[in-house]
Amino acid sequence: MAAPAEPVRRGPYAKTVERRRHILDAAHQVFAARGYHAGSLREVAGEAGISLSNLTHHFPTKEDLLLAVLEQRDRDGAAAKAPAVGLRENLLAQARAAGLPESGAVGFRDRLLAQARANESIPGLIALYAVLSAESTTSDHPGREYFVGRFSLLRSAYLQEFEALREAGRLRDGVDPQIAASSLVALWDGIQLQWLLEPEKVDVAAHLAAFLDLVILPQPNLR
Amino acid sequence: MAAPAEPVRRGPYAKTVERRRHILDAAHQVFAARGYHAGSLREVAGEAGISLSNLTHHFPTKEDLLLAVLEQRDRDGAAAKAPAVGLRENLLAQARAAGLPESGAVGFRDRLLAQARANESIPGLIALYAVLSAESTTSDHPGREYFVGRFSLLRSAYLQEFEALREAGRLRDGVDPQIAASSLVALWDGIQLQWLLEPEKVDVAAHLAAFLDLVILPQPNLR
DNA sequence: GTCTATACGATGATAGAC
DNA sequence: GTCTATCATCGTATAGAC
Repeated sequence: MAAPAEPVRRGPYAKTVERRRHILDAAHQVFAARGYHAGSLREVAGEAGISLSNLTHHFPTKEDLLLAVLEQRDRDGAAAKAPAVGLRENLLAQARAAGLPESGAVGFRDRLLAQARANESIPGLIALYAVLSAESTTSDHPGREYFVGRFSLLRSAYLQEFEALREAGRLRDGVDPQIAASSLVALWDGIQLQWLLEPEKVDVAAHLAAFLDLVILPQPNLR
Repeated sequence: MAAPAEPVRRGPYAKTVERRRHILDAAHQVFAARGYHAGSLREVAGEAGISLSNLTHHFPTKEDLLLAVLEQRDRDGAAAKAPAVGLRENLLAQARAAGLPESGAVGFRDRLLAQARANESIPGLIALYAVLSAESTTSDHPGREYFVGRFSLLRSAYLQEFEALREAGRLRDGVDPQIAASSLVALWDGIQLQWLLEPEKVDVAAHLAAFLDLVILPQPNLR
């Protein structure tokens, strides 16, 4: 999954990129508030102050627009400092920006739980990701490639963390870092879904903490 | 969540229930193949060999039809013997039908993993549940109550199992049965999602087994 | 009760003029 | 690039036959 970063801009069409960014902001707002299916292109166009056809000129299909929103979010999240604007991809970026080593036992648990709690303030966006990731599994969905890459990125990021913990002797015996990494991603997604349905009854951070306490040893494992 | 079992049939309209069942089968097939949004009512009507108006006569809205499909599935699953036709609700029903105690350490792990492997044969249906459960989190979705009840049922079923394990001294110290139960549901949902995206790279049963091995002790914990 | 025919408003998408 | 106009399809509603 080699990321081509940014589509080529053939000339100094600064106005176009600005317009696109403006549209993406409007679309992000509409999708987060109403969801993907409930939010219409006409509403996005109205929010952006342009016509529907002008919108579809920049983004031919609704799904193209959606994917552009998601990718824009990833770029913003990677560059941002506050955890609230990111979801999970920027955990590593945050560590890097803070001058910490990219992986390692120090702070992994704290950073993860902080991100989990920050997510509680953006239930609309969490729900959007939940719906989209599930929808993307259906045949030939255009968002499929995005979510395959997203899950792959998350798994490898957590894999780094768990391997660093193992080298520090802080991984419980018998725990496979690979399984632990994908399980952490899965647990997070799943418990967020339950939280979305019953926010007052489910504590996402508590579940993640319990899982990490099962996998990570408080003291180095001397053998 | 008191279940009123079956809507009242005022008279001996056997033809109506038969027709409804026929429609539900067609709708189930269409939704599982195309998803909820992509599958249209006209396609369901065509599949069932009836007119669109006749379809909407029996099920006024698309969401009514969907909920009826889900409930029909639950009834079938509870009455069926093969695990392949059920998802997870029928774990207890299976144990009951097999003459086993409803909860207890014996066979819980095996039954769970068998169900996980059986689910691999029905990816379309797993994807449907994944999409619907995520969609139901959006505001005032008619499927919301169903999935709230479904998650509640699953959690309490697993809670019974983990509490029985704890009484048998086979639960790891520090493990909260409540957290373990909701975590198991969450892990299952989440890892199934990753499996739907990359079936060849993700082993659902292996992840569930690894989690249970973390929580459940192979030998009674003598203290 | 059961079924059909027809039509309405909204949606995503397209074609062509300026 | 931006617009107006138009299209097929969607879920839904209504009127009425047997």
